Parts: sequence; structure tokens; C-alpha cells
Amino acid sequence: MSKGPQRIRGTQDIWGEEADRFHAVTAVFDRVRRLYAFQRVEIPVFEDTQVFARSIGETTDVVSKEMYTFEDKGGDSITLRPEFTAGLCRAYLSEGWQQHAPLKLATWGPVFRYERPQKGRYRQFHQLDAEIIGTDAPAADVELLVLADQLLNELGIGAKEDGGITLQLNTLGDAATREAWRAALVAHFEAHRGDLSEDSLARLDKNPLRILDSKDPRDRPIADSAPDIDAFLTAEASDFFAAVTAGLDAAGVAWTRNARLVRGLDYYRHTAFEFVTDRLGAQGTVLAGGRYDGLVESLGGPHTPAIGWAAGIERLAMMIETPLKTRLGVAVVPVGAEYESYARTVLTRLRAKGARADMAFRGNLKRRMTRADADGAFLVAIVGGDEVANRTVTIREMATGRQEVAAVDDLQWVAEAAQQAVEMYEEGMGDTLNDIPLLGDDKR
RNA sequence: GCGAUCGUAGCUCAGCUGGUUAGAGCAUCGGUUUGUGGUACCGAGGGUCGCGGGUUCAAGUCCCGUCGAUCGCCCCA
Repeated sequence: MSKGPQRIRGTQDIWGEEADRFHAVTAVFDRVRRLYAFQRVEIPVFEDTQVFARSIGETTDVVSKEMYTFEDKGGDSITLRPEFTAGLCRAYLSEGWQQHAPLKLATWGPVFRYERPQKGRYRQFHQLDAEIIGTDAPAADVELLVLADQLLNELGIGAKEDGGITLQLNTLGDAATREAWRAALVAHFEAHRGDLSEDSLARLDKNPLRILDSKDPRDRPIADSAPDIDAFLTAEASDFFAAVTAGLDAAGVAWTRNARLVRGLDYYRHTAFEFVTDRLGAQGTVLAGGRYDGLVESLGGPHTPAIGWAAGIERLAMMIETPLKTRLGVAVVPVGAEYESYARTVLTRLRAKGARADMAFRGNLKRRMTRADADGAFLVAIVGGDEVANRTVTIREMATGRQEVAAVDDLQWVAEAAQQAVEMYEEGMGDTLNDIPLLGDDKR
């Protein structure tokens, strides 16, 4: 290991295949969110600390011990975003986006939490995020869930794969429901106070709902015998949940009711959901969210119903199949250094015509050919004394060894053949040029 | 923040109960082949064994601390 500065704990340097995986996830998300007409938005990585403290809740672990908070040179308290939702709601208020409500928004990027790192869990990690702000229609809940379902399916890890992901769904009811249920739960847990784990005793004061999904065996019987929310649902809350599940069924999205699924953050109402896998150990939640009708108000805005979800990009990237290695259309290879400027002309023309082309910065012919092969080049454009004299380029098809001569003023067909090969490869239609009419039928 | 396991070359690992100059595969670079890559063969470089301290005649190997990774808890994507 070399000396010098080291990576900060819980951060990552993403490179090579890992970077390809990361990009594959964001690329699919960007395509799918367009299908659903979600607008891409960009918001700051840091905000006034109050944005998170007021919306997430001062007493939560996220705010009280996991935020990267610091004072800037002007003396203001700044926090690196631990999630997207609060910042999006702040923007919704401060930028006057209310006039466009309801808004369907999508974004992704780094978020920060000071936590103990584990596999798939970092201090700077990355999330996909989708929100619908400004409507209390259950159809919005459905819309958001169907988006998530299609995203996971297109990533190849959806519920339809065996051992894939399951959508767990619950309702937390409206404010009246939640209050009544919470009171009943507290009464129930108080009655069994002596048998609860230490963790759950602490939860009893801070966040009694969380006892429901405790993993401690001492808590399980008590949690399992706790009253269900269903008995406390108001007619409105019950109708809302029915409308959501009916919409999911109509869209063909598989779901299971998990009456023990709750949210840690205070602003959630009605729909709560998690897409869960058994493949990632304790980090099994891959995408989660819910309706947060109280959040915008807690930021000082008008009552604004909204719903959203977030998904950890690192966790999704670990689950998808290995993406295809990126391959080069054309590698330009000068026979010697004296032909490099001519080669540069060829390279520039190929790129201008849309070919994915590259040229090593230095090296002899053999070295550059080896490099072309390592880069997965479909074609190599060789230039040396003969080519310069004749204003031509020798095009070699790497898979077959066939060669053709192209005029330097007529490289269009070379660029097209290279791009065709790249595209056919990336669409999974064969990875050798034997399958591809690369060198033009008339030239064979 | 709590408990546990681990930390040897760029990567994956070997190194038995402490004992001569720390090994392998892959990768990298060079050669066989100075206008032609993949395969094969030959060769080379690369490690203060995470870091610091201790025990011992002797530490990669034992002990303590520290940093990091991993697993579980907490919390959460």
C-alpha cells in the first residue's frame, strides 16, 4: 500500500466494471423516468441545516447523529443532504414550483450519512429518487409504484425473477388513524414493558412504531400480538389504500401486504412500501418510500400532499448482471511515430463521422495492435508509408483478419461499419464480425 | 455508537504448531516476431506482510493499541 492520502472511510472510488454497473443503473432510470414523464431536476448537494432538521425530525437518528453538518465561512449552518426529499420540497416552495403542481420529479446523485460502513452502505452513497408533489390522489401512489416496478424489471432484478425482489406494501393511515393506532400500540407495548429488549424500550419513547419490525426475538411475540392498523383506519384512509391496491392490480404489479412495515421518519402518511430482496443480507431494502403529506407544512409551506421513493444505486448495481464490456469501433494505428499526424487526421475524421475511435498516445505497431485488441476494437485503421503516399488507410477486421483499403477522403463506410458493429454487439447480436457484413458486400 | 471476523504484490490468495534472502496464479513490462493483435514459450519489474508498540535469541505468524474492510445490531436506500 502506498503512503500519502487515503480514501475517507465510507467513500468509494468507482472505476472499471463497477463504474459500468453504476452507469447502467442510472441510464435505465433515466430512460424509464422519461417513459413516465417524470422531469429531471437538479438540486444542491447542501442545504441550510434547518431544511433537514425540520422536515426529517430533530429527534431522528438521521438528524441527531448521522448528518454531515458544518458551519461555513459566513457562519451559517450547512448540511450535506442525507436524502433528496427535503431538498426537493424546499425547492418546490422557494422556487414557486407550486404553480405547476402536481409535479413528477426525478433526480439522482450523492447523499451523505455518517454511518458505520458495510457492503452496499457508504457514507457518501448514491440514490435514485422519484417524487410526485402536490396531489393527494391515490393514482399518484400507483404511478410512482408502477414506475419503480418497471425500473426494477428493466434492470433485470424485478419481482418476476425467481428469488428476485418483492414489493411489500402497507398503509399508515391518515393523521387521525395514525394517532389512534400509535396510542393503541404504546398502550400495548407499555403493558409488556418488562419483556421488551433494551432497544425497543428506547423506541417506546422515540419511535414506538419501529418496535413492530424489530428483529430481536424477545420483541417478536409482543410485536406480533400488537394491534393491526386496520382496526383504526378511518373510512377515508381505508378507501385510499383500496384505491392504491386496485391500481396496482390493474397495472399488473405484484405486491404483498406487510402490516408490520412502518416508516422511521415522522412525515409519512398512508402508503408505505419497500422493495426487498434476500440477496443483500441486512441491506435487503433496495427501494423504499411512501406518502409524506405533512412534510411541506413542516418546512413552513402550505399543506401539500406528496409521495416519493429513493433507491440505493450501489445496491442496485450489485444486483444487476455484469454489463457488457465497452468496445471500440476503430483503433487507429500508425506504423511509426512519423505517421502520427496523418493518423490524427484519420482519427478525427472517423470520430466526426460518428465512429467510436481511439488511438494510443505512443507505442510501436505491435504494441498498438495489442492495445487495440485489449480495447476490443472491431476494426483497426493502419497507416504507414504506403498509405500516406496513396492517401489511403488499411482497414483490418480484427475478428477475421481480412483487410481492405479505404481512401482517406472516403471514410464514411468505415465509420458506419464500425458503428454498426458496436451497435450489434451492444444489442447482443453476436460479438464477432463474422456475423456482421462489415466490409461491405460489394467489397468481398 | 455496540458486538464479532479479517487485513501478505495492481487483483485473487498460499505461507503448517514463531526459525535461513516472503511464494503462486492473473495482470503489467520486455523478448521469441522492428508493416499486423488474440495463442504458446522464455524472462523481468513489483511487497518495510495495513500502521504503531510489546514479548522473544528470532514475529507475516503471539500480545496490546490504532486505522480500514466485512458480518450482525442500531438506523436506513
